[in-house]
Amino acid sequence: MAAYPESTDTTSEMPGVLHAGELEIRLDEGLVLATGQPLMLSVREFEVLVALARRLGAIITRDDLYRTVWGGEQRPGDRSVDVYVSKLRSKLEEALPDRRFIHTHPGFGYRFQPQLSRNVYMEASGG
Amino acid sequence: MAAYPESTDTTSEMPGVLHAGELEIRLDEGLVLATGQPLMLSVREFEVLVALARRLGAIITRDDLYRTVWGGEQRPGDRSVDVYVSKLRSKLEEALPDRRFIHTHPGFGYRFQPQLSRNVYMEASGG
DNA sequence: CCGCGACTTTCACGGATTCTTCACGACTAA
DNA sequence: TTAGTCGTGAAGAATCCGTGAAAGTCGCGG
Repeated sequence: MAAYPESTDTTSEMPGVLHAGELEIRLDEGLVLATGQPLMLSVREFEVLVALARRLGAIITRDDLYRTVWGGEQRPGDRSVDVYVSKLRSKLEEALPDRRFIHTHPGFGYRFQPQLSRNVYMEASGG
Repeated sequence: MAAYPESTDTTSEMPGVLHAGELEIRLDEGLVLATGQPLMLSVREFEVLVALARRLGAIITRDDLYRTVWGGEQRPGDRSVDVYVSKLRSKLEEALPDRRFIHTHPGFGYRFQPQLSRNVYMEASGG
């Protein structure tokens, strides 16, 4: 059985809206609200965000992300995913400076999960 | 009743997830959770952890570990396994200070098994 | 047709992270 | 002591990743 609802199983319910922290993602409208404020995202940016947010807490490889958003196989050396993750981060951070949403796992991929930015905490040097 | 399922069934089938104490190892994603909190492991660190956790309770030689993770035969004097076990221990202890997972059997190899740390009871006072 | 603007894709550079190996000291056994 | 094992900090090389900017695509109004 699938561990995550990656396919569109809409038998029980179709959540037209995803929530993650202060983010509200309205799938049908292509609209993202950050604490009520609408974000200006391009189509690709929105699709990347949705692909990430649909699998909250999981690591998603670049290949997987590419297949989901662009379709087809990623050519070696293609950096499209990285570029759009960067754009997305930029806009998310502008809207919610003390949250981090997209985490990089070097060698594996990206993980979407709302977290307080680390500068909120005072961690000692030993930690 | 046991507090945690200490044993991991590695014989019946290929599970997507291994459990060991408070650790959850998601094989497909390359993600490890410690009490739900994601660990940031490098690719090698993750592979070493998986190789150990798949054989919970057993002593695994360095040669065996090297073959499983690096492939091929270990050259004499190679310390890669030790180095990565050390890194892994460091990150596991940071996440779960009260647990010890990787035990050294001098002359034989390493054994992976979640155990309560003993230094919880003897921290400052020598005993 | 032409230029413009928004968006997408590709390129390139530099910084960050990881991997491998070495070196030194602690520890153990004979 | 002497030899072997093990833990781990550190250095250099290799790889991965962030991102500004150039180049390409598309639709629209004049």
